[in-house]
Amino acid sequence: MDIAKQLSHIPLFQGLEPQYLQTLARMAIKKFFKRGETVFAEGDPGTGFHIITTGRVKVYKTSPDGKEQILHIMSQGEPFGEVPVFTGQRFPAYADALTDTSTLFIPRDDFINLIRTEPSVALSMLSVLSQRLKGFTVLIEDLSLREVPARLAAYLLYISERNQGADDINLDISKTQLAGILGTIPETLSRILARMTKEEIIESDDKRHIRICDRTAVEELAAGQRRLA
Amino acid sequence: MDIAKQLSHIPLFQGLEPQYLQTLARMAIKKFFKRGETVFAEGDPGTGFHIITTGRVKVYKTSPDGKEQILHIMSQGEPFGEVPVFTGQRFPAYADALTDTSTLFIPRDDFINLIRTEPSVALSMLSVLSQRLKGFTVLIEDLSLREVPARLAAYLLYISERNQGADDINLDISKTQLAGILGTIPETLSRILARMTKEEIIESDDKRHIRICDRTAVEELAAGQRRLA
DNA sequence: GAGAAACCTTGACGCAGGTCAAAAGAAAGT
DNA sequence: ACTTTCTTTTGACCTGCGTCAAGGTTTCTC
Repeated sequence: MDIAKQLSHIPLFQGLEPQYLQTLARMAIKKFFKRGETVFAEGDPGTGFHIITTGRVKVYKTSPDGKEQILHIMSQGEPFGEVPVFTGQRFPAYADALTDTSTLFIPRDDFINLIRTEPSVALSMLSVLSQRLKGFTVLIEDLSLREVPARLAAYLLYISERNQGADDINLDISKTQLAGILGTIPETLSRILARMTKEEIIESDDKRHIRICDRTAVEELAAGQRRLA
Repeated sequence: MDIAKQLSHIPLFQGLEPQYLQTLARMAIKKFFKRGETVFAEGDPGTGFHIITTGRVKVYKTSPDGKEQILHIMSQGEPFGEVPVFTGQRFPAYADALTDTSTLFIPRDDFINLIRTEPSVALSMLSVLSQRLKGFTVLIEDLSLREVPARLAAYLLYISERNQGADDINLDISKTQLAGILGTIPETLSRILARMTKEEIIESDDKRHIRICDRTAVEELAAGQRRLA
């Protein structure tokens, strides 16, 4: 398939002139990672960044004893691993393929040259990094200032909103991974889901399906105005 | 004082041609904030960003019940509040002046125009935001995966390194603020300092002075290889 | 399709660290 | 200088959530 065509659908390169898409397409290198494979490890030198064409990737940190905190789960069209491109340092986190994943790898030096000639790419990238900073401030707030039930409630509302406010939520990740996103462990998540079910705030019959029964209660939980019994 | 001259000392604008420094100087607006005054609040619209000329500013999040998590403490020469410039959204956090503070305020639209014509500014800003993302990954790791003694030990080593590895550390913030940076509360910080003193890892006679007595122990604490009794 | 591996749930238990209270010392404002 | 406000410390207490263990279920893998 035509790489330039693929690139034209990436939000990061929206509105880029066709000639520059061709330039990008020439510098891009197709890569493939099997489910579970490492894309990069913390401390690796960063010689460029990836854009996902198919599949999903988790970006995460680990503690010495194996607990992990997920920073992002990246899907089709999203770039990741850009930080070392601009700091000139090493990757600050790990990235593993969650499913079989294809990426386009954009080498650092080529990309920086593109930015020098095409400021719209720079502005797009500044927007991407700023969005990500904003996302991190929310995660930091969650970890530092809110309890797990509030984080879970906020996450449910976020997913619901992404689906036009539907009450039925289909997780596209395992509950173990959801625990990793929320900064907790599967046991704790399981217990909190059980408590929310008992209080008839949600239903969670199926494996990866959760239904919001009492949206007001979920909103109050997320806002910290309500606590589970 | 000449604004262009001030700007030329800011890392963000290193290497910028004098003509563009003049352009920046013309767009910059001098602002002043008294100690304790709010620079911006979470949710305010972001029409530009600040660069500190004198003083110090804390950027932080709060919980409904008043606990706060400090994201950054910014000093002379550092820019802050850039995120809404590139996302077009609102400020994701609060910023208060810790001391009487002067800033140069750079309006959003002017700055974006500058970036369009001067890619080196874009690259500098990308570098700043990437550094900040990296800093946030460390904070997230700390909050999620490490305990307070480890975070404190890492902070002490960080300050020591910034002072050419000196064992004597002079905090330029209060211990209450240090607790806010570490994601804990003053009582907990006080107790941990007392335990570290009892184990002769540090001395903390004076108010804002801490001396590292056993650097190896501090390093092991920071690495999670050692625990306080 | 059988065995292995990963996922999910529930129970008992422990502890890091937060809450509340109180008191002494330092700093800021008038 | 005097008052008010903020900072720091210490003690008693409590709780959210992580650890360990163990069982059942689903999902890969060959």
